[in-house]
Amino acid sequence: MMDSPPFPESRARPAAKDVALLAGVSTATVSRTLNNPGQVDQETLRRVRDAVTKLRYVPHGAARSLRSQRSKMVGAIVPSFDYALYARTTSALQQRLSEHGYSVVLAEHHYDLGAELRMARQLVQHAVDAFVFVGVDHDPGLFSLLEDYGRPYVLTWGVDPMRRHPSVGFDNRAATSELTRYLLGLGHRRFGVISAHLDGNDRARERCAGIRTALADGGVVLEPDCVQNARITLASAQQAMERILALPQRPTAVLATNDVLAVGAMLACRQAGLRIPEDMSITGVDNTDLGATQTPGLTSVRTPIVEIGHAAADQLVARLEAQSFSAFQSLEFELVIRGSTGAPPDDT
Amino acid sequence: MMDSPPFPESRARPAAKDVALLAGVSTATVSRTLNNPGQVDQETLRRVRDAVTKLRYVPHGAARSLRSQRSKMVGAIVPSFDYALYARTTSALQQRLSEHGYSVVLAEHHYDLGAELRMARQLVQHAVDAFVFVGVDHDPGLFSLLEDYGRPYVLTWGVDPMRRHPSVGFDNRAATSELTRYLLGLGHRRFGVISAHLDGNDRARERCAGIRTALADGGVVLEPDCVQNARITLASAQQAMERILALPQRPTAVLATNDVLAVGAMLACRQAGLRIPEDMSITGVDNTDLGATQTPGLTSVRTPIVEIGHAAADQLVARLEAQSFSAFQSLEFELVIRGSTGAPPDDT
DNA sequence: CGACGTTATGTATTCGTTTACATTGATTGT
DNA sequence: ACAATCAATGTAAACGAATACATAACGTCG
Repeated sequence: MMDSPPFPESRARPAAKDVALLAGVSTATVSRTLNNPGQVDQETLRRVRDAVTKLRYVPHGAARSLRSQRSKMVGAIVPSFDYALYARTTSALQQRLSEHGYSVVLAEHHYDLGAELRMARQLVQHAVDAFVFVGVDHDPGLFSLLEDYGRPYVLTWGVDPMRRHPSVGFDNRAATSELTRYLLGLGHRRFGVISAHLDGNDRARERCAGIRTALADGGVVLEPDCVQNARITLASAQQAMERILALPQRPTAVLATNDVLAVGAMLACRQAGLRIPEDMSITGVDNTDLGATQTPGLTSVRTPIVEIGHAAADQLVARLEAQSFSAFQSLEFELVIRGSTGAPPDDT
Repeated sequence: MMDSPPFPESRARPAAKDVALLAGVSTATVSRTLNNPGQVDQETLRRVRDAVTKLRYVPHGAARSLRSQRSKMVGAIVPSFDYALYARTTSALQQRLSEHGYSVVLAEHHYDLGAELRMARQLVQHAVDAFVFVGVDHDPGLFSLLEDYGRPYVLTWGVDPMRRHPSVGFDNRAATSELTRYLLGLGHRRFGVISAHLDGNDRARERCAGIRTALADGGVVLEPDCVQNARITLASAQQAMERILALPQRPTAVLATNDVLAVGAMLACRQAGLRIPEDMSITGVDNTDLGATQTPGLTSVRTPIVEIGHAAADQLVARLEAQSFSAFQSLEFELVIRGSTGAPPDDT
């Protein structure tokens, strides 16, 4: 009977010492070749690199991050991927980070800030170097965790008004204000609002606030009944709109705090036989394909979806490599007017 | 002058030995408490756990995976997040995996199988335990890499016909065949196809094949000019449709291999003043909100978007925990008929 | 009553890197 | 020609947990 396997050590993963042996150097030189090639002689460099490719050597990430306390991984914790938006921002983030050799670890918290904290804790445990979060409101425990473990982070999709936490976003409030002023300019005086639930969602809160202040400035009062909350799904938004349509004094324009909600509202109007924009004007936010392809096209605000991802990546890379960076970035947005908005009906 | 910092070791991350010290045990017992509580005495268990919470101890993931060769991370390498589909599947995957304590590391390859291999290599380096890929076609080097490093993996969105690689998906070919037979049944005889580029995209190839075989079975020939490729964006699909509309013998029905392409085609029709479905029938695949909310609604095939994510997660967890699993799963799809399809115009 | 399990715990090695420090020649300035 | 400097490399000690093995305490059974 034979004990030794037919192909001895055929499956053994090569380690730095194997490379060192083949190249005739020490493991220290192998490490330097990979991380600080400047300190190594040209000729040695070549020999080591040859050995690396010959053995198909791949450094062991866990060992590396154990010793160097850096994992080259960035955690992205987003509310949800169901709304395509955060998926696209994360995509942009991932692309830019991978250009610098970083990977993205993903987690969703489904608008539960407690869950967010738990996931962050789990990722800290996985030695994630830095974090990206969505929104400016978070569990205080989150910030102390990050501080305790010295992990840089950046908040996205909003700008911290207190400038306490690095953030990359845009002025959600100004975006909806502009939209509201535009509708006021068209002559609307009775408004409805469909908003995402406000708990743990500062973007929704800001967007609502933008509407309220612009209306107040225009001397228009917003009836409490005219403000409906919904989950960010077409069906839920549709129901919210049905509640608004059932009101005795029906609004002539409905502002939704994002495009999904707006399209849900459009569905409800279609079902109720209302014409858009003749009977009802509707606006969204984020300028997604979903809204743009409706008939008529949805008036919305183009938000810096990819730009946020890129800027967040750039900022984190700069911080991790100890370069200078701008901690607070407010990016541009832009009103996009399409067919879903028009003058209010005459008969009212 | 004072050398020692004002708050000595205040920032030091607690390690297992600190917990051990506080609980009056050895680090081995701390480790056992966390990983094999069964071997530890009740009273000791309590003391250690108290110490853990008191110190807010979080085990060091890198150290753990260095020693145990397991990182509790799963790599998901998808073509792109721009098409919301893969985002939703990944979301489902992440949710299910996190229930079992696994995290998801994300990467996109943008339909470049060489890039896919490189990203996989990078993730192997990060000690990722297992992998999820989209589609059944991959660089041969990918499979040898996975084999070399003994990493379990599962292919998704298709089922490997050779049954060589574990896969969870559905029969893409059957899905478009069914759609095609339905259109044939409506009386259509001249067809157009808008497909994603076929390189490195077996889903698109299968979907095209399904159309071709069903047409052949129905005795209908598909003119080469009537098959147009496009990138998976509205604009690109719109252009492809414009090319089809410019043909001398214009088709009466166009099958797109996914909903984004189909909606792009609808846009082109609207712009050309064609009525849907009276002048042109259009179908998609995947049954997304984008298609469902068009006017008229897009006829499509409901594909098992979330189910795939869940099943892939379940399979990997089972394999990582050495439980039994079914390696080849073909999930259900379902024709969803809406207003974008109808009988062909009489005058032709 | 002593050999033998059992159970709970400690000791000490190991995982594969990075890196502070030591060492070796070679080069330069005086 | 000799000390001082420098560039290139080696040596060996971490990093923080998991775990094989050793050990101790405590029945149990023939």
